Amino acid sequence: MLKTHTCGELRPEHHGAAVKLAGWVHRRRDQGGLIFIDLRDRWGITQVVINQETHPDAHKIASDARNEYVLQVSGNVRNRPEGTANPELETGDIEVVGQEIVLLNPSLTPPFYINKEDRIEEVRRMEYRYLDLRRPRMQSNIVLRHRIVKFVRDYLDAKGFVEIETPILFKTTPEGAREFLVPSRYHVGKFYALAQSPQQFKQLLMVSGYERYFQFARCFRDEDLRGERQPEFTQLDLEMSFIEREDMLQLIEGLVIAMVESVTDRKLLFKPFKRLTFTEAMETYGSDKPDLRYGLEAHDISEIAGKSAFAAFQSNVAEGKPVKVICVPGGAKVSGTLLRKQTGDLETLVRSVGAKGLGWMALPENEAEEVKGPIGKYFTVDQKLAVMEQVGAKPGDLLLFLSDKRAVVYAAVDILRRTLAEQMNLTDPTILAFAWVIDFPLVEWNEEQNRWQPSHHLFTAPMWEDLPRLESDPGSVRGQQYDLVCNGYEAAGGSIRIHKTELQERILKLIGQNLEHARKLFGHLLEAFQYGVPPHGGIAWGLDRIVMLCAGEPNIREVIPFPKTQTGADLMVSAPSFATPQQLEEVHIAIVPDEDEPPES
RNA sequence: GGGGGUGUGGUGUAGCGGCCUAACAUAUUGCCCUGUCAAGGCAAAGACCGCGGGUUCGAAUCCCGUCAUCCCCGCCA
Repeated sequence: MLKTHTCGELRPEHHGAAVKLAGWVHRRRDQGGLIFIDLRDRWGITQVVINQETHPDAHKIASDARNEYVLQVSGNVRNRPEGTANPELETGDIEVVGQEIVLLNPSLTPPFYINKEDRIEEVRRMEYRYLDLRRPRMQSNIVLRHRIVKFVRDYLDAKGFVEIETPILFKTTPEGAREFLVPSRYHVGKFYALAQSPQQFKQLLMVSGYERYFQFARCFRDEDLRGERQPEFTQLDLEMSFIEREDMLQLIEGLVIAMVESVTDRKLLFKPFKRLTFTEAMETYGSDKPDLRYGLEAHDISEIAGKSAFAAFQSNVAEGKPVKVICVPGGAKVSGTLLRKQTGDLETLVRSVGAKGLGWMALPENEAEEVKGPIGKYFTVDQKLAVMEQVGAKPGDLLLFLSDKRAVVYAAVDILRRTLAEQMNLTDPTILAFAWVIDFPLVEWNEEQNRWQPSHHLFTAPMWEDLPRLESDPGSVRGQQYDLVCNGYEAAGGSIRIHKTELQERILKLIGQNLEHARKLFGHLLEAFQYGVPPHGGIAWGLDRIVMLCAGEPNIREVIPFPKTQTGADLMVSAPSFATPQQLEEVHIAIVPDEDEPPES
């Protein structure tokens, strides 16, 4: 080994020890006859001091060294002289007296700072990802990811789970995301699809009797990207036999709590996790993945508003459209001008999601003053008091009124909550607000295609007590689906599966899948299910999102070593790239250039 | 497919019609310096302002297009 210790472990008790350290020059402070080098490795930073008089050879190398040079330092540990300790550094009480220094490798001047937490242009970071990953922040993210994966593996192993790999080269699946196609060399004109998820395989493993399976599965979806979505991402995929919904919720909840508490310093807001039905989530937060770190709930005041003198509310309520209010605590404690600007901005915001307007009332701090805002005059004093009581508003609060089609109100509530929370600084990244959302509708109506479609996937079991309504009133049937949400993100989702062929065929019929067609696409699954399927269910975590939340990062690229840009490019290796004519010929592919702009070769 | 933001020495920013022959910090190079820790001091070098076109007497600055990237909507069972 070129090192006897890491750069993060030496302490006063090592005083006098002869050590060898190796790492990168984090920073160098050259005082002429005395040079200080902060030597960095994955574990930390240790100060090396080199004296020209006592060690001229070492001093020469230290003098020529620059940031990111790779050095090996031999010397003795000593307590720093009185008054020169650095409390910022874990190793700040000691230093290593550099006696011999070996230049293991020099470095070009890096394109950006490794030793500073400056915000760097994303493009530059991606081009030099290997340097970006050298930054302490990224290293701690990647190590955290490792710890999470390790914890999950150990935890599930202890619970009797078996880690099993499934193919990545799969076949096109019905429904679902757009897939990446891989041409087959042997089978002319045929393609594999990269697996969107191991869904079918994990259910087949239940048929195979493994009972408890998990895997960290790479999944591929050729859809447009977001900060929380990459074309390839990792799921913690898990499936279990002989369970009911509650068993899965308990298992995952226990795992997540233990994991967060043992590998992160994040605080769990709910323990046990909060549970919301899909309807509650939508009605109160306008979202099926609400951020529960803050309130700003929507309250349904349709009953009061319907009796107000405001014509729009009257007619909306008569048509069954809700009137909802969000109370912004202290929101009225600003000047009239500012209030009008703020509410104007919020109105623009809700218009962007289809709302026709935003009503508001600013409740005066002083009882004697009038309520400000455009709709106050349509409410009687008693009606105002009733609204205040229902939403729990206090003097000085701002009330925001929304009324529209349900879907529009939901979208508006969601965007208002997110925006207000951001403005009011209510999104503390050190808090994790995990909650279960359950009782999703099994199917939803697709306007365009004029048919029912599964809201999760077509193997999701209906709630058994809702089964009688499957054909007569499909929209009212709840699925045995569960989503784990956290801080406004969907962190995991899964369901209890259908294990009876008859039921599966009823579902297929409901969503308008021709049985013959369905058999072609996943006949293997239907057939397998005739050989003794245990009742089973599973869940899949968005591992990248969970790590992101645990690391307090704003997007998943920060916890993925080599991520892609929004257009799916890898700027470091320049992927994707053109294939050679020979490669294309082998897989029987001809490129048809775009009419307007033929690609460069 | 649509909407929005950004693009200026290596890096991070300023400049937003003429004071720009482009400023500041830091990094880089050289010299000085034995207790620094974002070390300090002195000096030097470094950008035709993403790319293409236009408007103008004059464009980093305004307009159009284009490319890259980020955020959002659609999309993502």
